[in-house]
Amino acid sequence: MKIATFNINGIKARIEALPAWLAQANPDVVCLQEIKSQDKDFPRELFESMGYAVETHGQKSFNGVAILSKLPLEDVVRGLPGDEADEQARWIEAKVVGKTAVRVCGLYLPNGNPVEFAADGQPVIAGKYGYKLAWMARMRARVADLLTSEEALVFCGDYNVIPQAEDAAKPEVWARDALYLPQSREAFRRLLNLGLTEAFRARNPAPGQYTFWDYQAGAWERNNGIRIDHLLLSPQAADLLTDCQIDKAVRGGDKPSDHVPVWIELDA
DNA sequence: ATGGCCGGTGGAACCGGA
Repeated sequence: MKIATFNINGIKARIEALPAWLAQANPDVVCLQEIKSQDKDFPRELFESMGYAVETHGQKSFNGVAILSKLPLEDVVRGLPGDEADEQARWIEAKVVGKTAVRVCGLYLPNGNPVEFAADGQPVIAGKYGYKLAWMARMRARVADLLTSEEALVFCGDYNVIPQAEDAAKPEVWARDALYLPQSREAFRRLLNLGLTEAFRARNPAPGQYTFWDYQAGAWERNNGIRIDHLLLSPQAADLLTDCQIDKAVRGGDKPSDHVPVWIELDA
């Protein structure tokens, strides 16, 4: 079972590039982030005609996540539990019914910038950065809850976290950024420490492999990238992992997103 | 992480992104 994550930066803008990648990569399941569309405006028929079941959790203008699957989807959950007042569409999960059932959770973790700093140099945990860290704590609670089921779980998406220095071409410029602050990376490690496996690093030790290149300042041409799109696996899913790759070439295609797909192959 | 962008909204600038 091939499962991918792809921040498409707007479904309308990617209406040609996304089907082209699907046809070439042929994933069984894809978690999409930043669909930037309401559910009623998502072009579901286009993907249904390619053989995918479509589940969306969108909102107007910003954010929005979706799952496309060639296998049936059951037990769909929309929205990250733990805060009824949170109206941002950043979480969707569903059980993929195949030879082995896999619960797939697609997430678009908050960016968290801008960060305000106190006189002592420490980041102020409030505003957008406070929302990011609170969201990560809520996600940790959800992950811990799902882990009690002992099913194969895949948590994939745009985490907006650069885990380590080797995951950025120029780590020094990110020192005061919400994507790389110690508190952000610690919260990411706390997720892993629940017993999850970060699929890409489990299979690719080399530094300098990225999933995002900014549209500005020739970042792609200079390979000035960061690795922020991740797939985290429960022990039962990690046991099935046979491959994990970044589809880097997609960034050089026509009208690309600023992110590229990352995918895993599970023996499931 | 910028000299240089892009997408959505709404119908011009402006917000949000990473």
